[in-house]
Amino acid sequence: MRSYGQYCGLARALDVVGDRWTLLIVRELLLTGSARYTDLLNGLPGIATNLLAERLRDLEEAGLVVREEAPPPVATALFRLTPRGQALEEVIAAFGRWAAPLMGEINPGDEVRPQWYLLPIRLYLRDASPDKPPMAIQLLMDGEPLLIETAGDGTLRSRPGSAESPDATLAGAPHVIMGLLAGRITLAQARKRGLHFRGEHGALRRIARRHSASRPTGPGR
Amino acid sequence: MRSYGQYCGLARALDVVGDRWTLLIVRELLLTGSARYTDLLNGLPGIATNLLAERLRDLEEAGLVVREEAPPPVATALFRLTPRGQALEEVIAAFGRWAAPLMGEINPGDEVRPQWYLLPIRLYLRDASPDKPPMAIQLLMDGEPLLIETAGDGTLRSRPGSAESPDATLAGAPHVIMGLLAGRITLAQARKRGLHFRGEHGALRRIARRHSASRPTGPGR
DNA sequence: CCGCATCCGGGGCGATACTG
DNA sequence: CAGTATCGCCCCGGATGCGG
Repeated sequence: MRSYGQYCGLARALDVVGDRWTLLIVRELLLTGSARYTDLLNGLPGIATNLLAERLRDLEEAGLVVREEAPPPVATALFRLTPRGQALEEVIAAFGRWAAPLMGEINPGDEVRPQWYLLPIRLYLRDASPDKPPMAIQLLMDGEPLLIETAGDGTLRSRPGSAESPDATLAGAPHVIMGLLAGRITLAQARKRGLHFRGEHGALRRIARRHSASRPTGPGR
Repeated sequence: MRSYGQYCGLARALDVVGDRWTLLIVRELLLTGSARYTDLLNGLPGIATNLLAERLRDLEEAGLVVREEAPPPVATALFRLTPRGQALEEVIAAFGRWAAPLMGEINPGDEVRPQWYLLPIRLYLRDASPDKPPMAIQLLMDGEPLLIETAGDGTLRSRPGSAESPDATLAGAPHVIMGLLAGRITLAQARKRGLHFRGEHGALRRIARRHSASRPTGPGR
């Protein structure tokens, strides 16, 4: 990208990550930890293949991404964020908070990937009872299963994957599952909107908003 | 800008403010409160006039900026951020923190505007002695004078302008003044690098870093 | 199949000139 | 002062090809 040529933090940051698609690529790498080229293509619907390759080169050159050759059984290249790249999580989190009022409805034609919810889960939700034993909630939207796990310190970890015996399992539309987790709708309302719930209700009650601003933390889920 | 077409907070945010120059325009409006078209042009060296006009239209349409007609003595249009636009300060602050390691040296050809320092001052510095009486520090870089004032709650306010009798006056190169305020260099070192200081040393000592991470808060300034 | 490179059309961007 | 108009260029998007 052409430099702004300004001695200003914002301008310098945008010189590095201001190109189209760049921050979305960082988002994908934040979600998945490490990803193959094809995984990235799948997580970035709409990107042209040459642009992805070019951005990955730029990110590598800027020291935000490293390319690793996976061992023989896989024998493919993996892309991973450096600590410097991971530090962009705060920027992306700030964008996400700002965008919250924009996330009302899914526009027709909008793409959705379940993995995109991994970031909001660990950034904006927390474990309300960190002293209780660890637990896991299995999410089944379309496509790959996601897993939420308590970290023990009040935060949540989220990753693609499955647990053998999760404390609770939620299956349904992404919008409904997230509405339930964020406390915007009750379990009963979610079930009316097609959610399948199995497991402990207590597991669900442990999920709270991090900066509970609007809704009072009381019963009602 | 072309939409990413993804139901994802980051993507939706970038749909609105991901265009080139857009966030820098928001930066200018955050700094100045309200600005004329020409002020923006001056604060955004390198932007094309048609792009500035187009971005201002887009920002107005997105509800981030309002255009006001100034009363007759001025009789010119003023641009101002809406609350929704001001909320982008957190995003810009996150970018600024991430960019801190990139701000080592001023590249040849880089433009500098004193007003760009207003944001780092109020975002990353604080009043270490909020119980003491209010004070003001006058900054004189090139161009327009800047003013730092204590807000009484431990935060600092910063704006373009002059005080009649500031508690301290700092005149010199932007880089030197900011290094001194952030505690990266001592007053003696700053003086060697051309800084002119007048006033109370105590005023200077009241300025501290907000999230003092690396340097222990001790004497040494 | 994976990880690109190449080619091409269209539009966003940059620079300058011009105008009410 | 506050933009609009114009023009060239390069970035981007989409499709296809191609070596490992």
